[in-house]
Amino acid sequence: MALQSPIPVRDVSFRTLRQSCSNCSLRELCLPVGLDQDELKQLDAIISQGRPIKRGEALYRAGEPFRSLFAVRLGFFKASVISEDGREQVTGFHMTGELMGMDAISSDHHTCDAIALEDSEVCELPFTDIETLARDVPALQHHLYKVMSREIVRDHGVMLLLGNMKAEERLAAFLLNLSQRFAIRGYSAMSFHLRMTREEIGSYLGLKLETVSRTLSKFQDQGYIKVQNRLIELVDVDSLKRLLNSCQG
Amino acid sequence: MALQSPIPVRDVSFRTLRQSCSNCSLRELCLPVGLDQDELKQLDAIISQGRPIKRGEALYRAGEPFRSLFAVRLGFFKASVISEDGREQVTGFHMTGELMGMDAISSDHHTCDAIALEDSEVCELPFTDIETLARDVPALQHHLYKVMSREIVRDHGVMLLLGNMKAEERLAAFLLNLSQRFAIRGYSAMSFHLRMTREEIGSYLGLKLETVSRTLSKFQDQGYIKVQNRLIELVDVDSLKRLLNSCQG
DNA sequence: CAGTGAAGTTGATCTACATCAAGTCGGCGC
DNA sequence: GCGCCGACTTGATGTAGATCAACTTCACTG
Repeated sequence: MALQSPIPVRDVSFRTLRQSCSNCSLRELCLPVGLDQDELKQLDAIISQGRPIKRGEALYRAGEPFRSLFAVRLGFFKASVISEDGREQVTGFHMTGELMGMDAISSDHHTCDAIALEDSEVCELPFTDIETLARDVPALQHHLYKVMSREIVRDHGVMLLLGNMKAEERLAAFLLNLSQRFAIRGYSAMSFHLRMTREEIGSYLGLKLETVSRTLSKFQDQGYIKVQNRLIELVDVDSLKRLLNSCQG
Repeated sequence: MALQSPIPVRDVSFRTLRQSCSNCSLRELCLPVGLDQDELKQLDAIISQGRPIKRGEALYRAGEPFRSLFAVRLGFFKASVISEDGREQVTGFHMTGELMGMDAISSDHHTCDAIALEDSEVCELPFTDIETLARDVPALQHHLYKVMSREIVRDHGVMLLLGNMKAEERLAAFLLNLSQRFAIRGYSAMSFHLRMTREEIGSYLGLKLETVSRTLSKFQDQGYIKVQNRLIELVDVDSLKRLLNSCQG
């Protein structure tokens, strides 16, 4: 089975999503689907409600002791590892409904920085509590394995992108991936605001910021997209998809 | 905290390792550490004993339904995704004591091929059984989360390698990583046999086979290593490490 | 609303690696 | 032992993207 998309769309894992569009109680946030009322209540008791993180602030940093997973309730984050000589590798961008911090379980310490790229809000999920509850709630246990597995699959997609694709393909994959993820969340798939700099895009895609800029301009010249600073409008999605199919299916 | 190594050494997750060096009962293989006698017995009941996979054979292929995780009891595997146009991205090499197939949990289907690069033997861990047992055995549950987390951290390391490092650094990282993993398993850290082709190395590292070959030759010319076909001898480990430190810590 | 600094664009040049090509080497079957 | 095929090496050349540099635009601050 070939990957449908080089950066697989991550399912919205937690109920955060639905809630962020309504006015329901905070209690119902950050909970996995498929639990009954009683189980939800138990989970509610564990999860800390919406903690705000200002734009530019770190939710956590590499090296800090691991205590909790975090579900993005609202906003936008980047996760990145910094090498000793100061170069940054962005390992992912995380939006509403996505879970962060799973890399920290292995060593009980965070291995990357999580930085808010806009004013955001997260639910904190203390891991030992979640783990304990998961023993009594198989659906929760399985959900956690699935979410972690999905992260692994996503990372393999990025490895494919970094190892095999060229600049145009990477950018096309990136834009299409963002588009899908916004669409799932009820935002426009055709027009969206980039929360990150060209440099951060470049870091994620293994390109320099100039190349990102040039390639975006090229896409615009070819009529594939319209770029206005960080506002992106997808004009010809099919052509973008064709860019991918040609080389990478 | 900076990554110590761009490709973090994966802890040997299961007791496979210890056993593969002794003649103890197969029953003791493939089990996580930290369980008491009774728990071990339960696990033994679940795990299928050493299944042989011949060199070149697939343990599983992308698209196949997911039933079990596999622990390498003996041998050497590559895991790779194949894009529609036939290009291969090797996502990892797996040796004795390592767990494979975690990417399949998310979709109930395998997302990559696992091919034996030498005659090998695996333990099969039926996932639903493992999951059920994990509810009663917290240490097992936690161990699974940790192993999956470690895979995520490892993938981030590869992303850093693919996104930031140049050919020499990638190869140095690769050789040092292999060296460490062999050493942990009681084999020589200074001299080992590559199980994979230049092309497979290249696929993993995002390089063409010619570049892999050239770079190995260059390392040999510089007295860092000796290359004899697939036999590698590390002559000057410090220089290899220095190659990494300079650019990537 | 003028001034400042960060973010982004665009051009010219350079280079690491890919590509193309022509070998050699090594293991295996006959 | 001979011939064959896949793996590997090495050289010549091409090119995508990095690098260096100058400039523009934008957002924020006083």
